[in-house]
Amino acid sequence: MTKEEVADALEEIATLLEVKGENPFRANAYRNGARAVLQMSGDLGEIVRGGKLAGVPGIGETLRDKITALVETGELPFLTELRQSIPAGVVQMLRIPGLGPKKAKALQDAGITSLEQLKEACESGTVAAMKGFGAKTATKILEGLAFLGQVGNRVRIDQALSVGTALLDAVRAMPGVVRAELAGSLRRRRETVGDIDIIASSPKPAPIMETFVKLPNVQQIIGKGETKSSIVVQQHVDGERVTLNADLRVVSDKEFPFTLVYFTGNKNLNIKMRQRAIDRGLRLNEYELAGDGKTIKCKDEAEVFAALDLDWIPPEMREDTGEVELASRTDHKSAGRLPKLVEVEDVRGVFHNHTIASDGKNTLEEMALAAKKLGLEYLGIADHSQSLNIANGLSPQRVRKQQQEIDELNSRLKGIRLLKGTECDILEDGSLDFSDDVLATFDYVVASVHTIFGQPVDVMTDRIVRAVRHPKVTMLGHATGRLLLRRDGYKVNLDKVLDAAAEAGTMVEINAQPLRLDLDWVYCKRAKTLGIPLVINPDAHHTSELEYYKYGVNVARRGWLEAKDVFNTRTLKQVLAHLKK
DNA sequence: GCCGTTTTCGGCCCGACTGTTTTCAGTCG
Repeated sequence: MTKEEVADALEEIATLLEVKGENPFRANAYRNGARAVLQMSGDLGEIVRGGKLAGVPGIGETLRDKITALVETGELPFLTELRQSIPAGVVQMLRIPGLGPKKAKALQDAGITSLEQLKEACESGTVAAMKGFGAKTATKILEGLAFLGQVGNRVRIDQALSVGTALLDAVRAMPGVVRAELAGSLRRRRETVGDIDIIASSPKPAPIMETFVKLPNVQQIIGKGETKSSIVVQQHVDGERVTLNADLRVVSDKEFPFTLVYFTGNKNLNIKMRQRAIDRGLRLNEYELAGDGKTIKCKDEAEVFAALDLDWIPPEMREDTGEVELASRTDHKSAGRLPKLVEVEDVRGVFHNHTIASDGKNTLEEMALAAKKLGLEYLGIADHSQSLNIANGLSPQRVRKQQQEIDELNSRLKGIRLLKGTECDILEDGSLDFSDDVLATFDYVVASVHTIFGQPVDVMTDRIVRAVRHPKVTMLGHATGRLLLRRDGYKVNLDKVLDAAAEAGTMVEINAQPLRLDLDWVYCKRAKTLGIPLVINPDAHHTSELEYYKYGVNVARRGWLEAKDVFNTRTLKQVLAHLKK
């Protein structure tokens, strides 16, 4: 079983325990365990066999045994029994806003065990008559059932950022608003987000609440209080309809830095921050840092962190995966140990892009000019290779022709240099789609899997490892082939792939297409520790997609990467020198 | 279920909002 599958199983146990009404801390322990597994570095099978699970924080004896069973046998009787005791319909109910484990259990106890039965029971008045429920709850459940599949689903970062930024601009333009920022997973730039969080400061919150719930794209008002309002907002982004929840909290300007800190970090980080406050005889909440009758004034986030003897942690890192320990000035008596994260401006060029020669929409020259306009020094062209007919892959003859065109353009264009690459298919057995002498004509080779996704994990892993070890391969393209919210990637043991890449000196791409964002940030951290250079590639099929590399920078930052860890922050001269080797 | 220089038992972050309630439980973040 892969890390992801083990983590899913532990998550499911947590959910089922909650619905059963078990001790919530017990359920939470499984949830923490799931997180811990996802963030382990190295091959899970090896960790288990080497007895290394024991030292992992959050994993005690029980979880160690359960994880071991999952890894070794692929199943867990404990989970199977839990599943049998709770109908799938009851678990599905948790996706309805406002319906949590307690109410789901009450419904199950009342014999309501499917979404269909729930709808009937709401309409017939059965639910409204139940203890702890009422007419409004029944109505909300019906609304929730109708919205299921729309609201509550996660949304890609590019779409959520578009909607969120529009809302943020609207809030900032409201009279009386002093400061306003995005918070939550959107500010942390997670690959997908569940809702939009906005924090604003103002001496008079009430009129802002009023205006917020009446903004043009508001489809539904979920709640409106004195300082917090919640809406469902719908907006078209690039022709696609995007629906998601948005929360606005308004506090005084004095409170703003504390609120922003609180609503940006993930849950575990907040717990850790509060614990730090407690250790210093203080109390931290979303409004203040206080204790002993005094309050500590902070004008921005950095001062809040400083008051807890911490360096300011960039939002993308606030996932509680060791950043607090690095930021601590007390534990290590030295500041400035956090990585200096790579920035969009550091990127000087990109390597994986397509033209009309294969399945792109623009010509070489159009792509080159667009790249120049973005301020890039070099643009690598990597059209598909010969066997990928569906994407009009290039034959060796067409490759030669394209390379001549590139030479011609390079002699003519100023301020941008085109590089000759290929996105060469990794064939079924791990061999490459071009012969070595054709491969030798390129400046670099991106190797990617595009076919036969259904191979067993060991076969796929061996296939990719073989390609990664090929001396002509410069970098591995989209590592798992995932499409966010649409399709899981193919099954592959990425830890083994990364080990092979480190050994062979092959780079690994961070595919910056917002639909892919693959390599996942968790594996970026591991790649960095293995010393593997990462490459942020937009995989652009259109001039407008070149700028996607900014989403790749987000992933890199979440993966703690600095400019020196990212190959395409190097100058053209450095890149050419490296590729010649 | 995890964890420990106050602890091997008894805690585990905490506040806003809603709806169902006469003072609070559940949900959410």
